[in-house]
Amino acid sequence: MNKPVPTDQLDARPYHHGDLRRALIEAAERILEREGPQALSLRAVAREAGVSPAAPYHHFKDKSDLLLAIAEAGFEALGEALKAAIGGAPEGKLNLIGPAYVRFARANPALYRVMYDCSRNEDAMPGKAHDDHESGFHMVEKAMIAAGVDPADELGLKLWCIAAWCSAHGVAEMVGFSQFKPMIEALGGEDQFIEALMSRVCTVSRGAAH
Amino acid sequence: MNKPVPTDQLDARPYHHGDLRRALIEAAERILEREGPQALSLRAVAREAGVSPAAPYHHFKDKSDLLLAIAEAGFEALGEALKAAIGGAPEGKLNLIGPAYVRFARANPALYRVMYDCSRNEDAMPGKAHDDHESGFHMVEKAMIAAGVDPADELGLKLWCIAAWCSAHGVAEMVGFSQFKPMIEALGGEDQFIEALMSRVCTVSRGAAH
DNA sequence: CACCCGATGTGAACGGTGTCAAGATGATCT
DNA sequence: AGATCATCTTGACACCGTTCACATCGGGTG
Repeated sequence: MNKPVPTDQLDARPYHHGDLRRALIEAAERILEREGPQALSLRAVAREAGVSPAAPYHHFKDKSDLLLAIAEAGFEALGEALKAAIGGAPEGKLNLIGPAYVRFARANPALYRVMYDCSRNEDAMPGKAHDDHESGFHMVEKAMIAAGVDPADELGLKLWCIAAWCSAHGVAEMVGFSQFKPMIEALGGEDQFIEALMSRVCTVSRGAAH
Repeated sequence: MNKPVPTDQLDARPYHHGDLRRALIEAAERILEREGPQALSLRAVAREAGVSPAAPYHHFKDKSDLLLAIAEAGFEALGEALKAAIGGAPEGKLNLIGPAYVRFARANPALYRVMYDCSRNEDAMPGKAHDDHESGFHMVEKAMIAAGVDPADELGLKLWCIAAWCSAHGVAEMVGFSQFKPMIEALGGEDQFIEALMSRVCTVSRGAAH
């Protein structure tokens, strides 16, 4: 599968291309950051990677297959961002996870778009992405329990987690709307805006489950 | 192609086409329902309306301009759906508005996608769509006040409304994820799932503002 | 009425896109 | 070495958005 770099000298041009697939994903991420999601054509990715337009088809079945790989990498990065946000605390704090989630989405808007377009289109995202999704979900679960939701009520707990996830997604997608710019200024910055919204969303009040 | 055959008989062909623009929007909506958003090409719309690929350019500056018109119609329909949901009650009930919003999005998923893609791309949606957006916002505002948010705290009130809007959007976008299917079955249907989520989201508890 | 003009439609064309089939190329194995 | 196989290229196809030159028709002006 992946060759351990047969070249003794690292020449950045080992063979046909060395490790395309990785190179393609990275090229795609570069384009995504630089020009946004609508500029992400398969041909552009190939161009950016210095390769012919048909080359990607030896590593991805589809364009959507490439997007999926990008999304997987994105979910992995998101998971790490969340882990970093809760720091050492074994049971995550909700008021840390939520804003961290939104901040990740806002810091990588194009990537986040790709991630959720994939979540929509693929019937339950396969592979690593789904696992990372699950692991993030577990973080939220632990935080919910710590926040007072009854862990015995499995259904209720899951509902709280899903609701929190939905809220975070909604905030993440809408914070960037230009109509909110004056309010963001009034609050002194986007981070404050995010905190203000997240504190009003999915507040596990009422002590426990419902 | 098919010549209209300049029949003297009134043939439902008043003129060049009568009222294209309207016809194009309707054709687009038909395609959207029938084949989803990724099938919505300008050429397909023209084809569906029985017109040449260049014809739309006399009524819309762009493809995105067409999409915008569709989105405007969508926001209008959404506003009416919300109005219908709160019935006669002058001060809307939050627990009616939220689920109605989500149900609209779920009933017209492709349209809803177009609506929010436009919201993202256009710098504050112009014209009617924005007004409808605003009017929906006012509904939420009234409901918030009725739910106990202090109307004197303008900033806090607005934040509550935005938070509610974000949550509804998030739920609307994620309810369809296939990973939730088992849970939806367990709850006895999507409507129950939506209610369960909405009841956990943006609950204006704590009596009043914060 | 005749006429022209401007709004609306058509056709062909350009560059870009996703995708595929056929051929070239070079690493690897015996 | 030679055969094999994965990988990359070339060239092609259909479709897309968009533009331009041209056709057509309705309505206002003489």
